[in-house]
Amino acid sequence: MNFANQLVQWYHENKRDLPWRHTTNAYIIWLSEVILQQTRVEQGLPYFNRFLAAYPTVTDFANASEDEILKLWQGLGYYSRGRNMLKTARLVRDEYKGNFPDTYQELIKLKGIGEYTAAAISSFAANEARAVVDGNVYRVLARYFGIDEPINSTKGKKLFQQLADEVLNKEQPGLHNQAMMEFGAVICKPKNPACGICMVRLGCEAFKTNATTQLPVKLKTVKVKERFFNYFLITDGNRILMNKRTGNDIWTGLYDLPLVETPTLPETHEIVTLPQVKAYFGPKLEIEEAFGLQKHVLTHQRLIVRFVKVKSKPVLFEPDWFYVDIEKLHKLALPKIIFKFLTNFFKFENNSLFSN
DNA sequence: AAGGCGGGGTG
DNA sequence: CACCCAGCCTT
Repeated sequence: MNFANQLVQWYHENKRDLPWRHTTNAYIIWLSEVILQQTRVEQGLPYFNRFLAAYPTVTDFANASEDEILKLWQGLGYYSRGRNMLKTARLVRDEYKGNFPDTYQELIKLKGIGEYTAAAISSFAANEARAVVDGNVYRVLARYFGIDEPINSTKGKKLFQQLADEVLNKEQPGLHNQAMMEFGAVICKPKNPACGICMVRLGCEAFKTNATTQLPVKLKTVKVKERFFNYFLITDGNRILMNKRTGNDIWTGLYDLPLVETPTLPETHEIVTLPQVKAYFGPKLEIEEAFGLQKHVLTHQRLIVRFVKVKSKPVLFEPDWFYVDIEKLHKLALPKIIFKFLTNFFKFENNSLFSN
């Protein structure tokens, strides 16, 4: 029995029971696949359940507003996934009569669906013979076949896709794809792979040469930028001044507070002297309360965040600023750090800002 | 081809 | 602390 078929047999005996494995509904599979992009199963699972309950069909999804989608997406990260899903759902509603495509050719055209997701949906929903290549598959193939070509170089991506196509079981591609990924997630893990109980270790090049820790090879790590955020809390206890984030920065489409970003972190008493702050609040700004610094770590950015509550009201309003009733705050999608701060400040129940 | 995009888990 | 996670889009 070859390598791939051994994995399928292992999968039959050891697979986790996950809700999206009980359906061939392309919409439901799409939902799960996009949620799981760059996201662990355990983290994505509750979001999948909430989304499916809120939007049982792609037309239900398409009829939602972007605010509603982002609110439900709150805390999951990579929010462009949610925004792209809405575009795709509306296109499926309007151009495909609400029938979600299940062929690779059609799927690859849709916003937010790349090679991996198109292969996943078409193989799971329609048993189309397309090999998925995700982080798990890169790792399994690199180790088993002892390939040290970087997985994120153009040459490497092509090579691994070809190899995945070669080993693909064309009779049951969906099962094969699931098995490859499940095996990578459960046995052939990034760190401390479970080689001791691995059924293919005798054929594994990395195991034979003791190279599992060296593979797969990946080029260059992301450099982390430091940014300094000064957030202004302006509230009378009934309303609060909020900001809708636009453009190409982080958290596009989500809501935070009036913000002045600075190249370094000013002392609290220096905030008043910042030109941008003077522009917003006039020459004399009254700081009512300064809160402790918070660090917020993203994959590619390190945010040093200071919140200050001010008495003064702005004399200059950005177009994206608006007052909202505190009771309506729970409808807005908030970045994690804003969510935590507001929950703590207003002494909301732990989850009252989470749902709409 | 390279850079940007969240938040959480792991060792 | 570094690395990784059922990747994709823009430039």
